Amino acid sequence: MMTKRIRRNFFTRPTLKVAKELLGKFIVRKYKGKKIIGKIVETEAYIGPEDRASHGYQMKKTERNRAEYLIGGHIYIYLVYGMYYQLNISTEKEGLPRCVLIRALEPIVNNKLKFFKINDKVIKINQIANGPGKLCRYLKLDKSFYGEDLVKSKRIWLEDWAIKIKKAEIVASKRIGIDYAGKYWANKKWRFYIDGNPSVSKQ
DNA sequence: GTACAGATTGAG
DNA sequence: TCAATCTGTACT
Repeated sequence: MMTKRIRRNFFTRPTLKVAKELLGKFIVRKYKGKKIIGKIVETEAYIGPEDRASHGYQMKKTERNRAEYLIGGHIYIYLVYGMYYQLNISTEKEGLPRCVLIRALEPIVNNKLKFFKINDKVIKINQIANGPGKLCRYLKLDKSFYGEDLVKSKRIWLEDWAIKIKKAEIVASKRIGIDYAGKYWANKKWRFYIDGNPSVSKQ
């Protein structure tokens, strides 16, 4: 199988295109000498400064969201609800607050492993990273990844395994949890996922 | 300084 | 249905 690391020119294209094409790509995280790998199956696009749901709405800049303005391919990670990290990848050119939120991964593990144990609870393997907070836990990500460059980093990067996702397999729907942005923006179908994939988040 | 809501999750 | 728990932002 041909695999290659995704380079800068993938991320600097229009955000909606990047959000769709990230489906079927792989996140590789090097952790304690091992690789943790997940296939991206669900994303959301946030397109500031126009997008009211974007943290960079009207070019708003704070200490927390400055990574969203970096040139495409950088990690914008932050804490929500005091407990969960959200993994975003910046897109397009430097100075534009645009990014793609990674919402769910299909874990790639040895073929026989179908279940997993967390705190004595048996969980299906495809439910380990089926949500934006859960996938950060799966990949062992924290604030130290803030601003990390996926094109150059030695501990996390993206790979293209030349897997084609057909257009018919991509579902577009409303983004989750952003009703505060008002009907117009909340109704934009900027959430994308692979139809029928068992690791897509609920709702 | 204080109040409050948020791109969520898992337990009851 | 609700609590857990932190931070930016908008108020006083």
